[in-house]
Amino acid sequence: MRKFNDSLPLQLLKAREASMQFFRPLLQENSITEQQWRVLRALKAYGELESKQLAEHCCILSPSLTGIIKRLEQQGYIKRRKSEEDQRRTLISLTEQALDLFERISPDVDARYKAFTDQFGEEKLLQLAELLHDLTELKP
Amino acid sequence: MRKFNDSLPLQLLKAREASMQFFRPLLQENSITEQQWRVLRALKAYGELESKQLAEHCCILSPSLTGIIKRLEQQGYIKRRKSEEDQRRTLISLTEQALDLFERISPDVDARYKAFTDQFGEEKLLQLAELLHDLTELKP
DNA sequence: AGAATGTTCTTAATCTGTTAACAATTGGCA
DNA sequence: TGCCAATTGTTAACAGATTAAGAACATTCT
Repeated sequence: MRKFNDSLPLQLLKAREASMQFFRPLLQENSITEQQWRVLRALKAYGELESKQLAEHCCILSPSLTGIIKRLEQQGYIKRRKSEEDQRRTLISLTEQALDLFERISPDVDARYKAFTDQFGEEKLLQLAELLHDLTELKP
Repeated sequence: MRKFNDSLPLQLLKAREASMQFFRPLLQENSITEQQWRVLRALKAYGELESKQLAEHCCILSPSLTGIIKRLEQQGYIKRRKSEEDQRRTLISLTEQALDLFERISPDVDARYKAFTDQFGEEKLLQLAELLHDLTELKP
């Protein structure tokens, strides 16, 4: 018999932990944290972004992002510049080094994603994505 | 048209964030953090627990738990004692003050959970729980 | 008994989460 | 024009996540 003792937020946390186990070794091999990886992926997908937009895409709060950006810049993965029109805005984009990183590890990422999908089932993954999407739309 | 730009871990993170929005105000009103709340709920559900078991139930790593336990003890919500049989083990349980807290806020918790369920749909919630459970069982 | 090994919990170091407050800049409006 | 409000990004202070290393106790095995 199944038990439903955990609250939904805790279930989501555990599920996230389980799915991350497939990718964590790869990140460790390249000395990248989960949050840094999220930032790099967002910049790869959307190109140059403002700090605020980046924070929203990555689900990271601004004060956290400030530090993450600083460290990624020190590691040479991203570059910053001030917006011309609005001096408050900082525009962030990937460096060549970051693009090289993607080139190098993409096959491994894909392989791990496939391993995950094969085990979980493509159909169930679609169902899950649908439900998570609906859940994310909710507002109290 | 729907887009599936986000990775599954990020989708899970966003979904968790959305579900927590229903309960966060209540926790803030009582000056309790999410992690503290997870610990208190686990102790309420399972009674006295060792630190390690507690960490597993709450999905919190031991070093984090050390600090959380310390602060909860200072706030008077939990108490610690050494195991008789095995001096390495620390047994943790709720205080009267914690039980009072549950008494006081349970109605509000239930109301918020109902608000959430009504909005999301009971059937979908069951489906989601099933999928999350299966996902949590996966091992790389 | 005594050494090797394993388990439980803690400490240390670094990174991130969370809230509040702040500096700099921009836009609206008297 | 000048003042007020809103926006962007940052710093500060504390809580928690993550990894590695350590201390204390328990178990095993000879």
